[in-house]
Amino acid sequence: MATLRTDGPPGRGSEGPTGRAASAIPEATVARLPVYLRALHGLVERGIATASSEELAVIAGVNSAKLRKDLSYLGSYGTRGVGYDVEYLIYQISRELGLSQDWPVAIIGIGNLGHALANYGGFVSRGFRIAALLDADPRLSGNRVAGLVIRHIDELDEVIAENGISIAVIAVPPHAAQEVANRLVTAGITSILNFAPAVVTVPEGVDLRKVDLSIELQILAFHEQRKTSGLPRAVLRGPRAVRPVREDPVNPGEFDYPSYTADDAAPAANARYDEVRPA
Amino acid sequence: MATLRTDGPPGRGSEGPTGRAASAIPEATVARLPVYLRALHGLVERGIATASSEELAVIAGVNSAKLRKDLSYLGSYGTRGVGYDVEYLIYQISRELGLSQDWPVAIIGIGNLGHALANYGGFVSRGFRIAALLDADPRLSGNRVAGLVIRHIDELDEVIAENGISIAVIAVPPHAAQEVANRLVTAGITSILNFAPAVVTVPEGVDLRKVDLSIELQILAFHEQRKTSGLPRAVLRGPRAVRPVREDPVNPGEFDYPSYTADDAAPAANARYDEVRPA
DNA sequence: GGAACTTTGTGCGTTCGTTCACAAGGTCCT
DNA sequence: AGGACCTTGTGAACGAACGCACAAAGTTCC
Repeated sequence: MATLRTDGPPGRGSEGPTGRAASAIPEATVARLPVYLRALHGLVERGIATASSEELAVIAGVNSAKLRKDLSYLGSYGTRGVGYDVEYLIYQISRELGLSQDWPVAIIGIGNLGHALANYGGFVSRGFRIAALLDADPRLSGNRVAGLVIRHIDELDEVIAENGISIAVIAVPPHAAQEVANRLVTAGITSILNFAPAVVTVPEGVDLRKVDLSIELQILAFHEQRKTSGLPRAVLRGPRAVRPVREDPVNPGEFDYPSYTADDAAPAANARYDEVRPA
Repeated sequence: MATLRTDGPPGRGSEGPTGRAASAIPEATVARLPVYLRALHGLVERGIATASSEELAVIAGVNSAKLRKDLSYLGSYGTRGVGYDVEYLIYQISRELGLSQDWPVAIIGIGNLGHALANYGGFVSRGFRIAALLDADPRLSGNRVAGLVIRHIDELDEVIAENGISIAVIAVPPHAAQEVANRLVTAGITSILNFAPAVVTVPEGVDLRKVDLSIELQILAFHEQRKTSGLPRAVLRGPRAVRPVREDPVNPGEFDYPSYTADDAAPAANARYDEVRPA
């Protein structure tokens, strides 16, 4: 197995064996195009036919120069002195993103989240269509959710092939995520959106993006902590674990803290550190 | 109103009125710390007490030098020649992320998604606790979900104050997201996780992160498109909208395309472009 | 105690991304 | 037709992030 990739395409990587230079649209730009698209759709709803980069930028919540540069990677679709034609720009961005075709998507794992995703009409916007639901629990097989029959995961290969699916969503418990990812790759899936709170790796050539609620929350908590307590941060409510920001590593003094175990970890023995690090 | 922020903290912004230089942990590092934390929890489960940066990096799916540099921002918690003590590192990262305290979280919008989130035990990992559920639909008020009573959105201020909540999750339909965000900010919320597929802006000082399924799918579609069709991309299945990558903007020739409207947009009149741009 | 070995922590060059600022190009009004 | 005005598209400066490569620091074994 070649180098593994984890995160969303990290700067396009080494672009794999197919040594395409690609048409050089930066990854950061690609990530913003859907946002512009949404802003543009909003303008359509309001019956606005033309918008300047400044107006669009405000709606999309970005810098106008950035927006112009982003759009310039697609071509020169604006009109100087006027701005961008909304419908035309929507078409161009959609085309660039590959939304001109209809992508069939499979959802693996029809638990709480998978169920919500399947029923969440809004998430499958123009360009996507839920084509299959799969689950490992045989009791679910045959049930209908969102108008689709749930199939057993063992039928994965047939389902993928039958529907020409290349994009799959993982919504299984964390411990099953890697296994499911492996099976998806074997079945020919080349793009995976992972909702399971687990680190999943895939072979090169397969794109993997993750949506992780607890990670997002933890990032928020980090900033929140800095806001509420000043620099010498202190614990507001919760266990006593007050320590200086960077205590002398040689002599940390006494402190105790709970053993932090994973979401689904077996309850680990509560550790106590009376030394910097256990000998 | 000051400058608006949209995305997750864009490089810490101008850091707001409280001109703290912060302890200079790069945003990119903060975003990875939760991943390391998860990797470490995995090691605890497997009873592994010590790990080198290389081992950790493989599990977390990152470069080992990057991991070491990330950890070095927190302090010198490794042992040369040995590696990192797993439990100790968990403690340090947790502390840095502010997970030593228990963050009460409110979920706004108990539809399909909100329901799933409330029941999704795994998402509220150590450090977080769902403290309140709110919805605008009065018929839901009083219902119990995940052991909590749903309250009406009009009670927001009291609920926030009662529970000392500073982090909220938006899981309402897109058209209501901005309104909800405004009310949250007014109620004193300073960190928001937005699940609604809508661009939301908040005043400076409030952190906003978004989790957007359709955006992630669209990014995947972009790469997928490049994989399947070579450089001169062609539409595989779907409407005929084949055009050269960058056609001469002066004379685009004839082409027609469907009018792409927003997920929840009113069906717009199908436009037809026989010119580069409608005069 | 000392030498061989392992792994951290980081200085530095490189790449990627953002923002400024302005010339080029186009519109609109007179 | 011509000039005032507006907005795009982009060169260039800046800044953040990445990853190599290595010295420093610790461990292990003899």
